[in-house]
Amino acid sequence: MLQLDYKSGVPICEQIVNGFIRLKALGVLNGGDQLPSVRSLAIKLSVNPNTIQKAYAILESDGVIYSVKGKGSYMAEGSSSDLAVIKKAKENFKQAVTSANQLGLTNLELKELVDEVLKEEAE
Amino acid sequence: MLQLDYKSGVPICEQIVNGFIRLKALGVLNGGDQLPSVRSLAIKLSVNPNTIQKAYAILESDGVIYSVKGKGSYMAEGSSSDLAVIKKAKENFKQAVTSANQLGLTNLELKELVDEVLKEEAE
DNA sequence: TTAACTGTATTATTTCGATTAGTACAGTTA
DNA sequence: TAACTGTACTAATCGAAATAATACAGTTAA
Repeated sequence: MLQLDYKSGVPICEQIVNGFIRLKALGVLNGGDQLPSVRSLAIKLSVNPNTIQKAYAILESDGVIYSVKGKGSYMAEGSSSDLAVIKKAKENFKQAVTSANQLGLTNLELKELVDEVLKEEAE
Repeated sequence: MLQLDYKSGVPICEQIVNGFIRLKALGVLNGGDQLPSVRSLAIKLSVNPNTIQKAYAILESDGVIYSVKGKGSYMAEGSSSDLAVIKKAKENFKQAVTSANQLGLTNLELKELVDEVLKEEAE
C-alpha cells in the first residue's frame, strides 16, 4: 500500500504525505475510506508514531483526509484533481519543464525522460 | 548575476552549482569567462567561503568550469561543459518527474503538461 | 622581493530540520 | 472496563549543511 525509501533523502513524513495523495489520485483509496491508525502504520513502516501523526496532520490541513478523535482518519470526499496539492504539483512540474527547456532540452527529449523515469518507477 | 533563496530549503551549495550551469546555458557566461573568486563571491552572497569552494569543486568535477591555482576559476570551453549542462538539466528534470509522479500524476498527464508549457513558450 | 591576490585542504564547531522517544490526555467502542 | 482511536507536548538524538578558523601553494604586479 505504501512504499518507503529510507535512503532516498526524501523525509519519511513527506513520503507518507505524498503516498496517500497518490493513492487517492490513483483511485486506490476513495472518499470515506479509513486509513490505518497512527500507531499501527508506525509499526508497519517501522517509523515513529509521531512521524505518522505529523503526516496525518499535514494531510488534514491540506484537505486530503479528515480525522475523528477516538475513531480514526478517513479519506476526504471530492475529486483528487481539485486538491490544492495536485495543483501545486502541476505548477512545480511546469516550472521544471520551463527550466529544462531553457537549458536546451526539447519537447521530445523531455517526453523520453518522462518515459525513462516512469519505467524505472514501475519496477 | 546569481540569485539565492536562503529559505527555499535547497542547499546553498546546490543553488550556486545550478546557478552557474544556468548562466552558461543561457549564454550569460561563455567558455573562458572568469568566475568571481571564492572569497569575493562568498562576501557578495553572504555565505561561507567553504560553501563556494565546495560548489566550485563540484562544478569542476562536472566539467562546467576549470580552476587554476593562483589565478582563478573559468568557464570551460565548448562541448565538455555543454555536455555537463545537458546532463545536469536532465537530472533536474528527472527529479521533477519523480516528484510529480509520487503525487499521482500519470505519464500521460505529464506529457500533456510538457506540451502545454512548450506551446506557451513558442508564442 | 614583497604584498595581495588566487585556489585548495583540513579539522572542529555550529546550526537546523527530521526523527525518535516517552508520556499524557481525550474520545469511541465492544 | 479494556482496548482501541487521535492529539499534544517536551526532550533527546541524529545527520547534513553550513560556518569558522587556519594553513599551504601558485600567480601577479608594484
